[in-house]
Amino acid sequence: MTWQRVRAEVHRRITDRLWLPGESIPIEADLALELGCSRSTVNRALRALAEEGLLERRRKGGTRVTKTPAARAKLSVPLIRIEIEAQGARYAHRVLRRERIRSPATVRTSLGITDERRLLHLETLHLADGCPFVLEDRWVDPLTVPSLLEADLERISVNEWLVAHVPLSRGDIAFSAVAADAATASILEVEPGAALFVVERTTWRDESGITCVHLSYRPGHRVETTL
Amino acid sequence: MTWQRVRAEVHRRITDRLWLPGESIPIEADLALELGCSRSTVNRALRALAEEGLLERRRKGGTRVTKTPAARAKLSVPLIRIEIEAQGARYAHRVLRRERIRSPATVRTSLGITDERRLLHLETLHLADGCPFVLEDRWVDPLTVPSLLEADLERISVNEWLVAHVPLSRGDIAFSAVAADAATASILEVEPGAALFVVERTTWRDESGITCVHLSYRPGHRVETTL
DNA sequence: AAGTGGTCTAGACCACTCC
DNA sequence: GAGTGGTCTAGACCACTTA
Repeated sequence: MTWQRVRAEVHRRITDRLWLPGESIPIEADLALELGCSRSTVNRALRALAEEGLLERRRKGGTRVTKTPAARAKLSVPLIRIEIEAQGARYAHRVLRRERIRSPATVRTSLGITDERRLLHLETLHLADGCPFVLEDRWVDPLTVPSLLEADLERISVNEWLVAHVPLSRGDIAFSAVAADAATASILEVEPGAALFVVERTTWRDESGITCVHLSYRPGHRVETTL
Repeated sequence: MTWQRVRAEVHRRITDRLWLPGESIPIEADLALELGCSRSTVNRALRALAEEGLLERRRKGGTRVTKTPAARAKLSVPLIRIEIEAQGARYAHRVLRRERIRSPATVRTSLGITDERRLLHLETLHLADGCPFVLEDRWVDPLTVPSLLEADLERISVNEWLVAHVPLSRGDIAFSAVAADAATASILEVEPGAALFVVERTTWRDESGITCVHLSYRPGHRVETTL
């Protein structure tokens, strides 16, 4: 009995409603006995189902079938270059603006910056086969990534530079739909008011904010994944 | 040495660039020896890091640090009612349309339906504190969920009914931004052309398509998560 | 206080894949 | 063919939580 088979069997009992939502299922030891395997194997199977949101586990409380499981999707947000190349298009980018200025309060807040220091502000247009694909508006705190100031961002986009040099970080990400303002519309070569897919990301390393970025995708862009 | 500490230590060696992207790291047995724990513990730690996308593992090939890790987010898509109540608003829904008709080819294709059978088509408006929040346009194959035909969908929304009665299923999900057409705009009480956040989901049970749904969110809606 | 899941261990065998 | 990760086992102790 492999843990995958145990998992499949438990999954079946839930879908077949032998174990109803909200109900407790047998404890690991009993399941191990019934299925003829060790408790470790049962543990691994149940742990996997709990990570998927189908089971809820508590010490002493036992394991229950989740009442209303939220659909869970694993989203993978690749580099913009990879995203474009995956469509079979040629990637290019253009730096539209690069300046070191005081940042708006909203940016300072989301990065957790309290003083008045100037941040690096970058506006980059990413192109697929020469057509505007996404406009990147990014603020970077040079205190956390000083070497970025010397980087040749015409060759490597900030996006890629950061992933390569600060690969591991935690952050928030948000998706929304926004009507294009005049400036953005003109850069993306769409009508003002067009529905843009917007991704906002704030990235942290330990306790200090590194960068926050606003991505405005050309209409038609989709983010797809599997449940 | 717990597996979480092993994981943290390996994570540190990657962030500190002791192990560079693309490089192989020591084999499990050696790490176990060095860190003073059993191989199982190292295995669990490395497996976790691989699931996060930081490591790539292959039998015989060993374990390598991922070159360009894609940001990975776990997205949880809750019931619309839960979503609204989480904002502190009162939930309500209204069934705008309920009919049994032949479906458009696009719907038949995504559900994998080959014959001409009529599907259940439902249009439901979900309200937060009485204000339109999201418009749900859904097709259900009654062959896979026959009992839905007798459900009282004025009391329980289709959305919720399906989650409760067909809780376990796989599916695709896509996010995009779309300009509101006249009909949708009037229902959501926004200007035609407004930027709507759109979620499209197709849900399967085993090999048969259950339902496909198109959700048009009122402008301002955001989907947030953590990397 | 006691029951349940969380984890660690040491050892074993197996499956994959690179050389 | 051989090296590496994948997994199973039996037993043990611990941490949390609820009854």
